[in-house]
Amino acid sequence: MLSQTAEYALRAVLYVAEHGTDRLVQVTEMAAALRIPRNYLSKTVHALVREGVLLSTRGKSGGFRLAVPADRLYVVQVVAPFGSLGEARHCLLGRPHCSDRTACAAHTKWKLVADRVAEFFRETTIAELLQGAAVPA
Amino acid sequence: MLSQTAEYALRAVLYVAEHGTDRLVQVTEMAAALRIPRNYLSKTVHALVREGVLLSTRGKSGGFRLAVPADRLYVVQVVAPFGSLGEARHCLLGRPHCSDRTACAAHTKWKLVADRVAEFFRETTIAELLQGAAVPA
DNA sequence: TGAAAATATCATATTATCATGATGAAGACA
DNA sequence: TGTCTTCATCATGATAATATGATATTTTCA
Repeated sequence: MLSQTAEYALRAVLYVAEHGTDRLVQVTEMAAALRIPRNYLSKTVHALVREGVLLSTRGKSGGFRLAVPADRLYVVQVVAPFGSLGEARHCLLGRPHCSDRTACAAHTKWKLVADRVAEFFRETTIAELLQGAAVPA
Repeated sequence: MLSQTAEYALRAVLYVAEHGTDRLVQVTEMAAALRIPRNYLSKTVHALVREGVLLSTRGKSGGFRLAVPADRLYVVQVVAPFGSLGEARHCLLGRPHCSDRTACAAHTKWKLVADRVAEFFRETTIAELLQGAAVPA
């Protein structure tokens, strides 16, 4: 459903949201805790900085924190930069244009499902996910 | 959502279901009509033969037809061989084991959505999709 | 001012997916 | 029997996603 990179991004943001309330979180720490390749994660979280999801501080005692309060940060903001979700590729059969008027074979039935998925990404916050975290990843 | 190959498979099966009621459908014809690379589609539909979704006949005047009536052929049967859907990768955060008991952060909210998706693939037939086909792809 | 710690970035390797081209094998029919 | 048509398969290439390793840059602090 999510690309590997998008999944990393989401897990990293959840980690920062959980552990970065009163300090900065370092890439090395995250990479170890989440079992994600360090430099790859570094690139990924940096992309989130550019997207305005995280803030980074360089130098000694640097690290990352959320740029937006967790209860106003939506999953789509974290995940969208790393693959088309919530947005494009709405059509199951891959047609460039597929709407109610120009519908593909699957359109009517698929739309109901796709809308649910899009809704999840659009309306679920990082804070909400954290609440469901019995055993954080 | 679907891999390119899985999407090809679904479009091909829809094509066979629509045009193959009283004749055999050839790969060359499908490839041209659906704008899919010929040899690649050939491999893909052959995989569907192995899966028991299509039947193939070789030699002159050969081709493909459905192995199962369209109203008993479910989307998951067509799509599953080409990527994990309906089945695995249920967990949004990619955990190998993620159930109600060992839940990841996203589990509770995501489950509601993922179940809908799985349900679509599991319970929608090729025949149902054909009915919705205003302008067949 | 210099060393250490941390992010930022570049170059490259690895892997999986998608695609192409050539050839083999089976069946129909003159 | 021979040839043509069609599916089946093999070998290879192209591209994108994922990952690694080395280096540059920024900041802190002794």
